[in-house]
Amino acid sequence: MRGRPRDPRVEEAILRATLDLLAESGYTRLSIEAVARRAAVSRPTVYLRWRSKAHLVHEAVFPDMTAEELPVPANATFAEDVRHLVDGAVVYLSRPEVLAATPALMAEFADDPQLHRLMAARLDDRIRARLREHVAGAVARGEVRAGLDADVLLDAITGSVLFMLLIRPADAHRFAGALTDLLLHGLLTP
Amino acid sequence: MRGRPRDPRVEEAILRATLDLLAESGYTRLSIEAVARRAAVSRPTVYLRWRSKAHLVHEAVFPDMTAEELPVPANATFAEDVRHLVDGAVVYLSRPEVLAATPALMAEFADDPQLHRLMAARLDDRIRARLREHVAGAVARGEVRAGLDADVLLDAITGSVLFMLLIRPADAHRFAGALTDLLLHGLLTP
Amino acid sequence: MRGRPRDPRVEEAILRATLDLLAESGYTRLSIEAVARRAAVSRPTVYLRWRSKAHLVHEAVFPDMTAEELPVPANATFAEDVRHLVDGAVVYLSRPEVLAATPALMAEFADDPQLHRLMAARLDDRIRARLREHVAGAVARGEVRAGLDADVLLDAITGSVLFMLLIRPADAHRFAGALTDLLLHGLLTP
Amino acid sequence: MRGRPRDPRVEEAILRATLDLLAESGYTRLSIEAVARRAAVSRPTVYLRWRSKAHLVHEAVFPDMTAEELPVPANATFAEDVRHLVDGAVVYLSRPEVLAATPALMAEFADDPQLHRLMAARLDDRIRARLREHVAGAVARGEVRAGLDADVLLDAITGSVLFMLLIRPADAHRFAGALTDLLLHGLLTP
DNA sequence: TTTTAAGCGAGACGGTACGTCCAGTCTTAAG
DNA sequence: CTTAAGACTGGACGTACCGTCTCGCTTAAAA
Repeated sequence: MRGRPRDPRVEEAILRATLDLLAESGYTRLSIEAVARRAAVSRPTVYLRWRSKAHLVHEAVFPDMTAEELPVPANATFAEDVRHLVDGAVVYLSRPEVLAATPALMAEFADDPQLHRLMAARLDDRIRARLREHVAGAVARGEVRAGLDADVLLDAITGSVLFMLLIRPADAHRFAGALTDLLLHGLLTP
Repeated sequence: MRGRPRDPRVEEAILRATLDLLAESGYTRLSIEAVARRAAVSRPTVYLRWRSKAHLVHEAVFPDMTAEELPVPANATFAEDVRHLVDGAVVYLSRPEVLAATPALMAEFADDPQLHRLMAARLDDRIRARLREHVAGAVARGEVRAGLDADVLLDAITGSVLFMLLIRPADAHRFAGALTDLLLHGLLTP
Repeated sequence: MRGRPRDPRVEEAILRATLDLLAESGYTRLSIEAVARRAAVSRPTVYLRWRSKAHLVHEAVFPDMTAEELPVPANATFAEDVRHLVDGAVVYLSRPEVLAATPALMAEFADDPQLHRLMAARLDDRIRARLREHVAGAVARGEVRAGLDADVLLDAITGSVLFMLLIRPADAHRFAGALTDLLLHGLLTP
Repeated sequence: MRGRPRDPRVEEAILRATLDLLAESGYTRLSIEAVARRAAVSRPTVYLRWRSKAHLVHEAVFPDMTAEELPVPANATFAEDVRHLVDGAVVYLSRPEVLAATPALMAEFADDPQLHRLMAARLDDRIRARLREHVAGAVARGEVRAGLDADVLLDAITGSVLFMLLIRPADAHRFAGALTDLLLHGLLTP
């Protein structure tokens, strides 16, 4: 490690400012200029760490956590697990910074394949991998229909909740239960 | 109607340019400046018709169609209908302009409640209303579990497909079938 | 002529601010940023008219005058004319804006051939052309040695005065007389 | 003398890089950053030796030579000496680094009085002092008009040549002779 | 020999300015 | 009397350098 080491307080202050501004003003109105100002840091210092607003926001909203992440609680039954997953998705995605950042970052994918890869990989490593194992266990125990694709389940949970929160947030409180039932039992009469 | 009449070709050219640029460069890189340039029109001419980039894109990507829209085909069984809905969502949301515009417009909701209302209403009037009737019929015929919320179903289909297309488009071809099965039968073993 | 016409007060204010800042802070410390601020104008508005700091300063310090320029006064004798030319050069080049701008613009020639051509041409059209005629007349009258090159004379006057003002301005008040004598009679004993 | 001694190759490399970049790109485009890069040296190392770009360039272009400098050749007649001085000025000031640096350094005088003093003193000690003696001798011998100011003569030579080289270098080859004649004999008919 | 002061490279950092792009609003002439 | 084009303010972009700083490592004279 050569050269003057980075001051960790700088990084903290920038990420903190990013989250605050995201929650206050949304993604579009967030500017690197404003983040730097709020963090009492110069603009070039921000660019020293993140190549763009999108990367900065990604880091702030989806930090590269290790194992202490929320993931896949182990309850008595897989049905309970699904219920917890859906509830967790609603809670997490409802946070103003997260709700503001997620669709915006996805909109940037077209312009920034690197961001796409980074975000997909982070989700994959953290969440999908565990859910796959979890589903495999439940299938082995006979709880879950063989052939269930864990990735499809995750997309169904995350995508449905996100879309609902964005397009008709008034229904958020009733949504989790209904979605859970749909995913567990399907819509056809038995 | 006094004064010089609007040239209808101007409107066409602007919307055409918007769709082209969306598909080519994505939402972020699309600017009203660039649209005006491509449409061989001045910037104020665009502002005369649409209040912002978001409204312009909304008009271009989700035009205010009447009844000739794709929605809710009536097949022999409701299961068939669901399958068609999912397939249709994949096809429609895969179009580059649509895929680029949708998350971006959703990201603008925070800054522009009017846009939010407009987009939600358009979806509601066109699609949700019909799906509600359709579900009611299927429930009455005993095909579908009583208590199924048509809005939840729609969010589940649209949200899941959109999320999948954005985050891991490589799986698009296998997704529709798996999602349809999950929605029809649920994930638990019968 | 379509569109909104340029506001002439904008041009005035920018040139005025440029001259003021030149005199106050010199060329290096002058920034387009500061000029815009002082002129109460936005930076892009400055760039709308001049491509660089050098071109702006050139316009401000050496405006494209027509005939009302100082040039080549017609006195009783050519010797008197030379004396006036030297005095005029001292007075003009002593002005802080001019003294600050001239060497700086010349230093930019290496980077900006267009500026070089512009500045040379402006000097040529305004001053050199007239001095050539004037010298020709004096030669015809027998006042001046045949073969005197008017351009060399101009360079000798301007260059000597400028160099002196820059390198040892303390001598400015004694310089004009000494230089005039040297140019008129030469340094050799008769 | 404690501590690690300075590596003399570092100084050399920096000055070499400075001269090269001056000749290639001119003074404005020269940056300490670029010099350091070219000399394979870190930026702080440059600042360890010179306070600014101007001082660095001054050192590179006008090094503090002692007696082996070009000045004031002693020929048979003073007229010959003048001719040599003018020719020497043309040759020296034509070198690209010198021609690029000279006006730029003069432009910095306004911001940096120390640089002004340094440069004036170096010229004074090296050249003016000798020329004064030389002129005194020629006056004593009766070759040169009494009252000739050696400093004015030096300014006339240096300033005229420099101005000509900067503003209309195309005439460089014809200039020396014409200027010499003018300085020796004056412009009036005898 | 072991200090120990300086040289040096690398990089971080707060600044300032750059030149550009775009957003919106205005002013004017054309239709 | 609206449409349409250019001028204009203003904000932000991403980059280049500046000059200073903190490190860690190297070098060689002094202790």
